[in-house]
Amino acid sequence: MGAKIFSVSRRGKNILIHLSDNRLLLVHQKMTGHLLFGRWALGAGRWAGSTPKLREKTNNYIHFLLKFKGGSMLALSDVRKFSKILFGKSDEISALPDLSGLGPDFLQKISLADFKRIVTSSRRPIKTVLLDQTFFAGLGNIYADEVLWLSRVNPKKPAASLKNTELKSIWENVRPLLIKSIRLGGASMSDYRHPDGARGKYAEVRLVYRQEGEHCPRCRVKIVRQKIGARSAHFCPSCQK
DNA sequence: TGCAGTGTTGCTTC
DNA sequence: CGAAGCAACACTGC
Repeated sequence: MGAKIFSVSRRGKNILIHLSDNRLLLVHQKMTGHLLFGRWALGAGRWAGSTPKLREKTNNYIHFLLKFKGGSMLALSDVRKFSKILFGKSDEISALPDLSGLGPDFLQKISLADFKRIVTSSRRPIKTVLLDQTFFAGLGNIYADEVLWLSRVNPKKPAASLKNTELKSIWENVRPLLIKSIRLGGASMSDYRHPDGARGKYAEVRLVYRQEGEHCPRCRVKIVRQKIGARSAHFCPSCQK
C-alpha cells in the first residue's frame, strides 16, 4: 500500500487507523476479532509465534495483514469472521453510518442532562438502550450488565421509567467501569487479546456477567440470566429493582 | 452427542 | 417505532 500511519483513534467500538493521503482504515472486531501486532515470522500458513502465547489457536485465523517496513506486522484474527474492515477516503468512511450514526461515546464526557434526555427518550429496556450504538457508542454486553449491577438497576426496566437517582448512578458508574476494565486489559472471556497476544484480566474481577447461579457480591442472592432483546442479561433479582 | 450460547450488528417481517 | 426472528460463522461447554 505504501502508506504511512499518522495516528490511531477509536469511536465507539471502531478502531480508526489514519493513513497518509487522507485515507482511513476502520476495524470493527465484533464478537471474536482481535488485532495482533508484532515481529513474527510467517510459517506453514500460520503465525509461528516465538512465544507460547503466540502459538495459541487465536493466531490461526488471520484474515487481514499489514506488513510494515522493518518487519513488524498487524494482523486481524477472527475465528467467526464477523469482523469488519473498511478502507477509503477519510471523509467517505466518516460519512458511513458505522461512524456517522453513532451516539455520544461513553468514554467522552457526556453531561448528565444529555444522558438523561437520551436514555429517557426510549421505553425499551434500559439494557437495550445502553447497547444501542445509535444512542450511546462503546458499551457492549459485559459492561451493560456490570454497570446496571453497580447502579442497582434492573436491566428490563423501561428506560423512560428510570428515576433520577438511577440515571445519575449509571452515568456516574459507566466511565470508571470502562476505565478500570481498560486498565485491566479488557475481559478476554473468549477471543479478545492484546496486540501481543496477552489476555485481559477484567473477567477475574467481574461482578455478574456470566455468573448465573453464583451469589450476588452485594446481597448474596443468586444471579439470574434472562434474555433481553436477544442478548443474555445477568443480574441480581433482589438488589436490582 | 447435540444443541444452546456466544465482548455484534443488520436485515426482514409483522 | 418496535419487537422478534434470523443471518453471518465456528467453536465451547453442558
